[in-house]
Amino acid sequence: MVGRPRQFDEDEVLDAAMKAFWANGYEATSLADLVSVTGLHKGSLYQAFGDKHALFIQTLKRYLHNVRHCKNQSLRQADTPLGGIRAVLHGFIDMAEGDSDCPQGCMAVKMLVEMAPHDAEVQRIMEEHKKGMQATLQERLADAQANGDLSKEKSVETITALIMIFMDGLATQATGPMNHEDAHRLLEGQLDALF
Amino acid sequence: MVGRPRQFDEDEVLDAAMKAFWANGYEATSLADLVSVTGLHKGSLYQAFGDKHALFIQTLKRYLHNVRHCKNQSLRQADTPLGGIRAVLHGFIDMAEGDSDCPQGCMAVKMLVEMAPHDAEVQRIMEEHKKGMQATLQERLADAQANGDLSKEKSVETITALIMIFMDGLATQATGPMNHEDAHRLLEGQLDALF
DNA sequence: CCTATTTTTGACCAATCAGTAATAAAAGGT
DNA sequence: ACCTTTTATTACTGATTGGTCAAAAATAGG
Repeated sequence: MVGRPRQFDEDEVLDAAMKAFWANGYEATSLADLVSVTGLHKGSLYQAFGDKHALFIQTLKRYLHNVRHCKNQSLRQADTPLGGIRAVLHGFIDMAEGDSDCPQGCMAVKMLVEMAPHDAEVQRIMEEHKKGMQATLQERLADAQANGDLSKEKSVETITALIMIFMDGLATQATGPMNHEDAHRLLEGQLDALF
Repeated sequence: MVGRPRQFDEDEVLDAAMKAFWANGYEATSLADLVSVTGLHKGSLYQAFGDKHALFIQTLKRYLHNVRHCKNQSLRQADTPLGGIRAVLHGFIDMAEGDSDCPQGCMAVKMLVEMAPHDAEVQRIMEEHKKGMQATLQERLADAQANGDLSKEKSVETITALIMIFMDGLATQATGPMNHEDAHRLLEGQLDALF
């Protein structure tokens, strides 16, 4: 590679920008904010990532990739297919906490609400992500049916659709303060009824 | 009343501003947009409604009031308490349509996601609205128990919490395109299981 | 050591942002 | 008719917006 080397780590910068968009939304995050949280100068940001919207798209894809990776890990580490799905759902409740390096709530839901309605690219990305999650859920439910954990009478498509709605509901409520203990208990009861 | 009379209808102006915030979000709606959709001049807007944030709060309260009124009507017009709840839930699916004078999705959910996390007043208003809806649901469920339509074994609090999550999930998905027929059928099945 | 290539930096830009002040117009009360 | 009060309108702010450009700095290859 020829030329002056980068003085920053691309992933760290994307992480910082991601958290800013995640915490404050797209419109409410100014270039000045991005410059502040990344430590880069304006020109460097544009040279390396393109304009504000292009940078945002990269952070959104990064977030979705992280989520997919994290949720797949939950599914794999579980003892049973249904146990994996339970773990994934419970994870959505924990998003309400808001770590030091993890803003409160789900960035995907925030951007689905703020941007997807009037941004075709975001809409496409979110739709693709949704399709992927649905497919993964259906695979696991089919595994559970083969396994004997889930009755073959039940409709995999219906259960998947219900889980997706439940996930969106949990993620939406996780934007605000919530009683974790109650939520976990509630979820467990609902899953018992569902499977 | 002394002085020059207003040349505009306060409710019409609030409606126009509400739809703008509803469709585009708070940050993405500029004063120029508000001037455009209301037909008023900047100065008149400030004199009559205060600054952008104050105007927004008024439109949000107006929206919530409309929703409450509309949903209460659904509850009253239904033959049974549970029928009323069913009607209310089905109404959330219809929000995905996006009328000519009714932007797509639920303004309350949009603002809960965009503003509540960093706006104490919005947070308070949304919390109050949530409490009101919970109380109404619990009343109706208690009616259904007295009525014999709902087993007294069931926990009214649990069902209410589940319905609230389901409502948020439906409203979130209603920000984008969705298959109404499937959604209505899905909801009906879920409610059959719940009651 | 020199040149080509890339990144960094800071100055700069037009446009838009929310918000204000001053003036003009229109009514009611007397 | 006249004064007070309220609203309408215009012009104007300073600050911030996203975005650009050119020069400086730093490296690799020849």
